[in-house]
Amino acid sequence: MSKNQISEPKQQRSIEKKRRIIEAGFKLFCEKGFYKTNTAEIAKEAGVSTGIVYRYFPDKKAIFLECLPKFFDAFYTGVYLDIKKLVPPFDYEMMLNKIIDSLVDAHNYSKDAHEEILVMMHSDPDIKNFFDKAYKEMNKQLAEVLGIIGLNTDYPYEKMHIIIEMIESYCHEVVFAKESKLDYDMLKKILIKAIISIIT
Amino acid sequence: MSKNQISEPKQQRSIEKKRRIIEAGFKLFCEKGFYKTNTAEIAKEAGVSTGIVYRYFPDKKAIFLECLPKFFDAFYTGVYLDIKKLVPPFDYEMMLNKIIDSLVDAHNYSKDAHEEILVMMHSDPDIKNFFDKAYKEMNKQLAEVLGIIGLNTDYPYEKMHIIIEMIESYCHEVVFAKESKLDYDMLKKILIKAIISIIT
Amino acid sequence: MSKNQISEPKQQRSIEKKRRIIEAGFKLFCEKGFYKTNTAEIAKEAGVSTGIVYRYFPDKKAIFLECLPKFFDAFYTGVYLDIKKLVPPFDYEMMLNKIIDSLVDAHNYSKDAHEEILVMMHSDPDIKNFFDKAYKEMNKQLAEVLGIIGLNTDYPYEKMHIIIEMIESYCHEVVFAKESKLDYDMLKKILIKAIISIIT
Amino acid sequence: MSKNQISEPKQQRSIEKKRRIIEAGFKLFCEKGFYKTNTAEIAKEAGVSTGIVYRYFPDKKAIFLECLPKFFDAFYTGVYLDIKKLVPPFDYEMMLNKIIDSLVDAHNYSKDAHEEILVMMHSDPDIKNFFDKAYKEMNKQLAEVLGIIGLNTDYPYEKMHIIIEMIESYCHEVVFAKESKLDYDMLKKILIKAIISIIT
DNA sequence: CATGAATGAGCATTCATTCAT
DNA sequence: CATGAATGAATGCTCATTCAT
Repeated sequence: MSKNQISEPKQQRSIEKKRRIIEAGFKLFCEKGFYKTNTAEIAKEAGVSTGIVYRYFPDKKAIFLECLPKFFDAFYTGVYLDIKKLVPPFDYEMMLNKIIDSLVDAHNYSKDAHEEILVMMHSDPDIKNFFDKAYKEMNKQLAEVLGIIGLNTDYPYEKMHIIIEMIESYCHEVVFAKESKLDYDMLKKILIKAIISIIT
Repeated sequence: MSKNQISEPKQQRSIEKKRRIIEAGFKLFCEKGFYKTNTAEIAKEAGVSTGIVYRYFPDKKAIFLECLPKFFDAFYTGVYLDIKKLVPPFDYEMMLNKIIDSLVDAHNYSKDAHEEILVMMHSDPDIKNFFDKAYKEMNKQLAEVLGIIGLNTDYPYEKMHIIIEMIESYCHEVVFAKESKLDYDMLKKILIKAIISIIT
Repeated sequence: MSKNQISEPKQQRSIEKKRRIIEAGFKLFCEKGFYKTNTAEIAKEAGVSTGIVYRYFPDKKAIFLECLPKFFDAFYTGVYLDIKKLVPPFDYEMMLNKIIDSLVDAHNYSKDAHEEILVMMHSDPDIKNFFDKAYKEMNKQLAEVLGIIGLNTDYPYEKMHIIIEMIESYCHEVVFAKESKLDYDMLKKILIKAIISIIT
Repeated sequence: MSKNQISEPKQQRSIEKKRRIIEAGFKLFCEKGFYKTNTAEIAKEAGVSTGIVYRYFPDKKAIFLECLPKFFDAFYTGVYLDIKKLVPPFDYEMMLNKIIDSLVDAHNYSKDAHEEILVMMHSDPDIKNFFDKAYKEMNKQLAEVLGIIGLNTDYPYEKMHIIIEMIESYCHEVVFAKESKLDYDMLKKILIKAIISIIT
């Protein structure tokens, strides 16, 4: 009856298979981007037939969509992990140093994927929607951290947005070496100083 | 013998036609990205035949490559224009306000292209190379502006790098509305304050 | 990783399909030559889609390559068949008459292909290589026949080479009528007499 | 008025230009074959514009057609030259040796062209027609030589046809080395002996 | 007459998606 | 459920031929 034959797998075997397809897609999208990755490769990498892919996903884009959390995690998860371990008295400079370093690691882990997604965010509303929501949630949580660590400031969301973007830019620079002549240690010092000037 | 039939057009007609192809490519790449734009469309948009495209460009990627200066200009040119008009005494806040506003305008002009390029920078060395050089040159020029306006600071390149990226991020946010709940005027105020704290 | 998706079909269905593609290619290459035959036509003639052709063959030339044995057989197989039936006492004239007639038939069966291949032999090393080997093998086998039928001569390979070429030329003449005024029966008589003079 | 704008050039300049196009076509057809040679290349090689080619020739094939005499000459002219020098008493073996050697030279001069033409003879009636006529004329002249040198035999055309083809095959073998293991000197001896047996 | 830019039909090849088994 | 062979529309690129200058 229904044209939509996509099954949300309940069986353990199926769940595992779907996971493998996402994993394979994630890997290949990271390595070669969305357009240069074809479904046959994904199936092969996942160790399944090409046909089975279409039982779990309506089309190629859907695979990509389900990789998004993995991408987001790859980019930002480091922050949460480190922040949870924070205890007073807070040494802002040391804290930021740690966070920034762990984010640089995260960026190194999945370089190319990062950029690919930026494009797709703009050509595809679903992708944009996912990232907007995930980003907003992260921003909210981090903004709350400002209060937790005793910084009850005005406009915490705006400030945190700027801070996240600054750190993000720094990570990019380090990972992709846009401009190789820069002194990265000094860059980080200036960055941290600017961040502290924003939150205090 | 020589397979390379690409002619660097010297005639006015040819220059004009090549320009039209680049213009058409630029437009379509902006709207739909590199992979979703096909050569037939570019030719049609440029008002030429598909064949003639290959008299001026060895392949599709070459068209994209020649669009890069347009992309770069679209992103950053506003800065130069406004900075040239600066005269003392310098009101940093007003200056930055002007520069930021003109960059937001520039970003609005060619939204999608911006992001597409980020991906291609990583899948294609030629593209990365172009942008790295252009960015470095811009950074250098802007860093020199710091001296011109009486701010003889240490590490001008590092500072200017951070500033450019901060402004770039702000423009992105405004243009692409990553997080619609933010107060953009306040965002700009915080941004400007942070920039001034960096350069003074 | 592996770009090579060409499957050597083991299933009966696949083998049959590949055979049909080769058959279709052979037919069309014979009729119109390699360059004037396009893959869509081959697919249509074989009753398959254009895409499936590329599951069995990496490219158009590969189809041609796999037709080569058919071409060679078409040209020469008649000889083997008739020679196997020979029994003493050997009437050389009658024997040669039979062989020549069956080779003329073989030539008539795939006229144009014959010539096309000659060109490709020189523009393509793979094709040359195949034919050189096949020809050498045939020459060897036929040279051995000389001994079998009681003609233990010197230089059997050289003699057989000349004989094969003489017969080949005769077949060509009959099939393609290079010179329509010739008396073909007399031509054959002279030919046979010359051959006998060589081997006795 | 007339659709046919092809001009038979009467001016010296034009004749020279047409000659250069034929020369260029001949050279390139020899090197790469008809299908892999394009008109732009021919024009470039001839030092003329692509457009001018179509003033002298209705299409690409016509250029090829006008190269045919050059091909034919390249293959066979050596024979005439040597035969003219013959004086009695005739040493058939020495005569044939000379003729064969000069034909091998002729074959070496334009290897590939030779083969290409064989294909086109069959896909194109004009080409076939030209070669048939030229061949017949040559055969006739050579057959007459049989009489001149005192060999008033029956069926001179048939005999000469077989002889020409035998020599042609020998040249082919030497030039293209179909079967590298053969003893070419012995091959020639056997060949000459067979020819003499035919004409005496 | 000459030029070479322009045309556009044609072709080899790819790949997301479907479906017979 | 699973397979992977099959489909065929789509695309980058070529080149014989035309035509404005």
